[in-house]
Amino acid sequence: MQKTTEAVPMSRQDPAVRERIEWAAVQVFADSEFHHVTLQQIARAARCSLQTLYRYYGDDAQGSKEALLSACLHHGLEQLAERMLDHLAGIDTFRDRLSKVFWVVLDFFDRNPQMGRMMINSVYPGRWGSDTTPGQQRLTELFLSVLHEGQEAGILNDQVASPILLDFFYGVLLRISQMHLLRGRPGRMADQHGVLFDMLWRAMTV
Amino acid sequence: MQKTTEAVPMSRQDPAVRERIEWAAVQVFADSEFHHVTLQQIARAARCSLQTLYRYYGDDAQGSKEALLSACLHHGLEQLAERMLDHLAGIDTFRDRLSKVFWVVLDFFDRNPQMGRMMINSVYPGRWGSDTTPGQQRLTELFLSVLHEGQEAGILNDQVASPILLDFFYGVLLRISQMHLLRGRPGRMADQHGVLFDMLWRAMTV
Amino acid sequence: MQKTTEAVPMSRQDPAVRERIEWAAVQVFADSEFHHVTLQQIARAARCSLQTLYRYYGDDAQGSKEALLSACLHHGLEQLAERMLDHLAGIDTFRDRLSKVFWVVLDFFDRNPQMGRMMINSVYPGRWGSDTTPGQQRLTELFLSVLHEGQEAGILNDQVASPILLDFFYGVLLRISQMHLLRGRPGRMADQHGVLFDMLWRAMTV
Amino acid sequence: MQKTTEAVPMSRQDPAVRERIEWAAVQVFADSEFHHVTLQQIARAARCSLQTLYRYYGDDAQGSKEALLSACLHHGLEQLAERMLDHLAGIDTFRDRLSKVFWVVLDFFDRNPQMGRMMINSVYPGRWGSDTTPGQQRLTELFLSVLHEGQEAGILNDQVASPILLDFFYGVLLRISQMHLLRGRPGRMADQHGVLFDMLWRAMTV
DNA sequence: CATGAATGAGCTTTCATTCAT
DNA sequence: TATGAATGAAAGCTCATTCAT
Repeated sequence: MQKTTEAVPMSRQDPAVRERIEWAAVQVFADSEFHHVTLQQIARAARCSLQTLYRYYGDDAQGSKEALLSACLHHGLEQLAERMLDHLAGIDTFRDRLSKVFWVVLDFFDRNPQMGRMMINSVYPGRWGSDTTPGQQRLTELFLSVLHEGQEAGILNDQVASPILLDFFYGVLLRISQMHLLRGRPGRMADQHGVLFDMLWRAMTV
Repeated sequence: MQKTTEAVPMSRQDPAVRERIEWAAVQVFADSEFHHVTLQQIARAARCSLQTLYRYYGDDAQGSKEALLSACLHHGLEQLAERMLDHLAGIDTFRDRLSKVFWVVLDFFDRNPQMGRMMINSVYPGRWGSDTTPGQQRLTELFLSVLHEGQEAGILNDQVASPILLDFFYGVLLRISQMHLLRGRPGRMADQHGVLFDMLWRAMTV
Repeated sequence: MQKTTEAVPMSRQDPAVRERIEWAAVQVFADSEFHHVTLQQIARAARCSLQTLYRYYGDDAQGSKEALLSACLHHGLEQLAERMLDHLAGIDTFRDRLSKVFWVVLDFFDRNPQMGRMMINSVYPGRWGSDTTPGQQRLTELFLSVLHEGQEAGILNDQVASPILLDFFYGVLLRISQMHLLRGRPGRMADQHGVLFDMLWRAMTV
Repeated sequence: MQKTTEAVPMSRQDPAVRERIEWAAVQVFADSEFHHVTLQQIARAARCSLQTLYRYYGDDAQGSKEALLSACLHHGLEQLAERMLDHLAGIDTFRDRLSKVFWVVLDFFDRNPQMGRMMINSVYPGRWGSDTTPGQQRLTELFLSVLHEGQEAGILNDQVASPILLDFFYGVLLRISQMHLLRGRPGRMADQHGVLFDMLWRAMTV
């Protein structure tokens, strides 16, 4: 009889179910544009009921479809961020650090093409600015500080602000990844890593 | 017994009305994400009825909301393409041609920030690949041939295919434009044109 | 500049056009149900513009579609009433008068099957009660008085009120006509007049 | 890529809701003509949402408004057919059988004036021919066979085909019922049953 | 938890009707 | 008058979201 108005307690959530739902959602969001996806499709793909989706993603500020997309995105990006920090450990030179960043991202999309397709098909570029996780924030701040240090050290071009350098770096990285997926080419992007990063390095250094 | 569906005669279109609708639509699509926009909002902004929207954009393969967005996009990009061809006339060196292209795009978004915001907020990156006008096709082919010639002439880096060079160029250009709008900085991007293009040129040349 | 709010002056109406429109409307209303008919269909069938329909039938209490149907109906029924009065002239016995009425109606629908089909397809029975012309009123009053006199004279059954007698008469007459059209039988109803009226006469007399 | 349309499962139907909707619809269709009725009116009267109407009556060949009207009609007529068969049980003479039929119909409209008004206001006579349920078919066949037997037995007039006899019978019955409702007389029609049926019997017998 | 019915919002279409030319 | 564009109303449908069981 008594209403339980409390938010969904974490205890009622099964991480395995969450995993399964998000995996299914990524597949669906990767195949059609966000607003052509129905929650039914996702529920079917995740072999669960609509209600389960609402239970896991429903009590947010946003509707659960957007909440679900955000969750998929954050989850993927957290993985990327984690992997990135892991791979950066022990690398000290500017060039090697940036080169590594470049490689880790290309490699990530090579391994998770569905995640890439989802970003292309279902995430507006405008979202990239606002909707971020702590992990990404930290990563971005880390990058910025590296770039800034590089400028201070007289290695990187300091005629532009460090965020512009970051745009340069990300712009190329993401465009390359995106077009690779859109064109449906076979091969791995990471294989082109050397030559592409050389170009980028020429651009960013003095 | 009788036909009920007949082709819509072309004559039913008043260019001024079309103009007004698309202008209004750009404002609305620039302010909210595509799937948060209602046709009512656009109709109100264009001071016309819903039915008028359907008259102008309704008999397409896609629903009229998508058709309307496409129309806005195409219209804007056609303007850009036209302006581009206009500005390229009489410029012969590779460097100057690419520099001009870079400048024209930055200048375009400086002049039409709403068009840029619309692209950021309401166009999925995946659309950029498929949904193109003849004008854009032509422009892209032109770029590609210029890049290819540059490679043949031994001026541009030929370690990567010309489409990759194009991705490099576009990636930086669009990311810069997009982030400028997202960050809401005052100033014109075109003012940074020189230093940015220098970086890009270093990357793309041998 | 000055508005002419006056009702459409008769002078601007061409009886030939009216005739053509109503003839066309009867064909269309006979073929589909009222609410499946569009004014476009009628305009096309009458080879005139929509506006002409509104000019001729638009300034009524009802919308012009209903007004047009009413006009067709009234026009047809006025013809019937006229023909009826014409044929009744000079007939004096009750039996012959009623027999003649019966015959004139059967003959009317034999000659104007489209009018009959229109009534079946596009006129709700409820309309028959309310929406009447002076001609019909007069005709009905005439019938009622004949029936009443027949009762007074001891010839017609006076165990029921005269309107009931009229219902009896009309009920059979209209049902027979209607089913003949619905069944799409060839032949003329009027050919069965004798035997049918004999039955009716047996019912209505003492 | 994915199916978006799936068959509506039968289970989605609550008979009580169906009942409530149809009861409300009869009231509304009885009060205004079919094409002046909006589904909103019916939804309000049935205290449900528009979408519920579409859920229950929407996946038909016809639009849901017509489907709803048909359902109301069929439902009512099935009741009538059932009651008729019930009342006919154990009656053997032709006269009594026909008399009973006459009475059951008059009594039905006395008890369900709204059903009668709905038929008058919202059903085109042309529909009576085509749009029938198995129950009505059976009833009509039963009547026809009774009439035919009567003719064979030398009791009923065999100068006309049995369907014509049926038209005679129905024509009077329905016209009487209809005009009673239109005139809004108080009293019950069934009270006039005796004298009316006597008239009819005189007409139909040899 | 899962199922499925109910609801509200919004897209899309058709048509009667009106207005400007 | 005729033409065609504009509008409002309502049908018809899909889907996110909620509620009861």
